[in-house]
Amino acid sequence: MKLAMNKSCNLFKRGQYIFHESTYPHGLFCINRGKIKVVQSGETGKEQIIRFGKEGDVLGYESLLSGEKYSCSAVALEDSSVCFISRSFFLDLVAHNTKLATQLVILLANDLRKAEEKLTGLAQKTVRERTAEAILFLKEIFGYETDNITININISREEFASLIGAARETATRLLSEFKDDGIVELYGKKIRILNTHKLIQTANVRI
Amino acid sequence: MKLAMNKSCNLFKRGQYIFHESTYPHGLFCINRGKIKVVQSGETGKEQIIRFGKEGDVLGYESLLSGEKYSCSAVALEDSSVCFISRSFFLDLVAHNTKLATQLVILLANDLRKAEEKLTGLAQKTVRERTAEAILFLKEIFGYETDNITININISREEFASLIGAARETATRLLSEFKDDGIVELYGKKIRILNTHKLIQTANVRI
DNA sequence: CGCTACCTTGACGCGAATCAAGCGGCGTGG
DNA sequence: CCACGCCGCTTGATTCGCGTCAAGGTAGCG
Repeated sequence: MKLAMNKSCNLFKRGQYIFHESTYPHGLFCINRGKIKVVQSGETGKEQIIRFGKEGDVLGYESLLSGEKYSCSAVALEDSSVCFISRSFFLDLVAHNTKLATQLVILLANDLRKAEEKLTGLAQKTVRERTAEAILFLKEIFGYETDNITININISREEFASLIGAARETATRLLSEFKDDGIVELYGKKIRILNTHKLIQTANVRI
Repeated sequence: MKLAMNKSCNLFKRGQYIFHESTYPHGLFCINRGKIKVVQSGETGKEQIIRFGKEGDVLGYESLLSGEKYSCSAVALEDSSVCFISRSFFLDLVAHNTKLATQLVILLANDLRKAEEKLTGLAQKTVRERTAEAILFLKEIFGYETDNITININISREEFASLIGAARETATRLLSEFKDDGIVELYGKKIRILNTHKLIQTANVRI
């Protein structure tokens, strides 16, 4: 396959940047192994988590396709192996492969829908609701470890806070409230879900 | 042109729905004349404004392309004329027209970027900052009337509040604060910008 | 072993939501 | 043509969620 000749794999350690906001894309990235976060920094420099990526996910296609600078940065959440596919090769591929183009469109349309839903949630839900929602979201994305209750992701309080759009202290507080209520267990950077039902309830219901 | 045979125009009065959230799309809509808002309702039924549309804008392509239900509704902000293009015709067109497909991708990628930026702003900015930002945004989208200061849109306080993600009362208060500060003038549902510079300042700076 | 980075917990204050009351414009009907 | 009622807006009072500040605590790492 031609792809093999046009890709190159790189290792990124936790915290390393795969690409940087407001630089121009030269190609796109495919996560071979590992987990990453896509973040955007606000005017004050505080970072907001936009999306996560895991094995098999592709990064940076939106900016590559629109020809703009990256609006986000991608950072490795754990040591990861990421392939790079050059811009020209990819665009060539898209131009000659209608099916691929269609899939890209679907990908983008879904991303957009998710972003819009997140927007509505952020505007209308309380931090408590968003916290519950975020835990369920993490489970959805990363799944469980072999014990079937521990979410398969290491996430710092800082990161969790930036996911739900809240201050770090608030994230800490709410997570330990959830712990006190027997909804979750906390093991350092791991979260174990004890009561999914209650979590769903907390995420949706208002008052 | 074939298009003429496959489109039909309809008139919508202010407040009328062009399409409804969680129904399936049968085609897409092109705004001939008028203005619309794209809204999403949260769990509690409170509506969140996702986007605006004006003459020449196309609506509903994201759901049509991804094949999902509409995640939003579109509502006429003023009496509008909207064309309908059938699903099959459009998909056919896209399949045989690479340039169109490319443009769609760019459109989607840009929408996505905007949504992500809005997300970060919503999470990190105060309501005051978002209010200023929203006024500038409205100016950007709808432009001025012939007097060169009045933004060319009728928007209720309720709608403005749902644009900035705040309560109606808060929107009222902030707008009249801005009026007291000589930044804007308010004429019913119209906003006149008196001091763009101060508006930009209020939108960005924190502390 | 101590340093640093990150987390936890409490106290406090502010910003914004909610509640409540009154206003004003507008359409309707008498 | 005016009175009435409705709807959306304004403004004030009150409440409360959450951010910020501050003071330790803990764990990982050189």
